Amino acid sequence: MTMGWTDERVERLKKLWSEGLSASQIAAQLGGVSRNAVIGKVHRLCLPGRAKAGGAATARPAKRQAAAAAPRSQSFMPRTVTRTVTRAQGATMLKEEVETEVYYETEVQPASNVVVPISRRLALTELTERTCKWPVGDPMKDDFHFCGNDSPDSSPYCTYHARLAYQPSAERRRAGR
DNA sequence: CCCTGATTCGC
DNA sequence: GCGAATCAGG
Repeated sequence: MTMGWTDERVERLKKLWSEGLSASQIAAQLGGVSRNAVIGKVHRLCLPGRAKAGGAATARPAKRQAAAAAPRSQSFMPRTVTRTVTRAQGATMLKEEVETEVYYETEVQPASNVVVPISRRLALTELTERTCKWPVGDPMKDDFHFCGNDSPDSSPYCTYHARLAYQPSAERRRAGR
């Protein structure tokens, strides 16, 4: 089975390349071609190379983006709540103060230091032991991909998504990505 | 060792 | 035209 460069695939290549995806990422998104094939095609098409005045190459898009630019999200912060509980003991009723740790929805301030990473948009076939496997988008749709950012050691997620993975589902839904 | 793009050259 | 092998680099 040979995957030729159909018009449609060439268009997708142009689009992804212009978006700044690396050759290996594009190869994985297209499927059926190596990163060398992508680079070769980019040159034959005379697409603009990856610029970097004066110094070395590797012009990758910014990895991080300030949280202030992202939509406000909610965060579950633990807080201790004191309430009065009434309890029967024999014939008398006892009132006692009980401290309970609860998770409370709290607004995250825009000035928060939290940074939201821009995902590398890797395809399933491109994931490795050290890329984030957080799924993004609808698995039934064409642009479905995974975060793909670096994940520390053997963690299945990048530091950002690892945090989300252990938060309550309601929070996860809001924080998204 | 992970990754990046660039180039060459046999097919 | 294509892309594996290779090079040069971060």
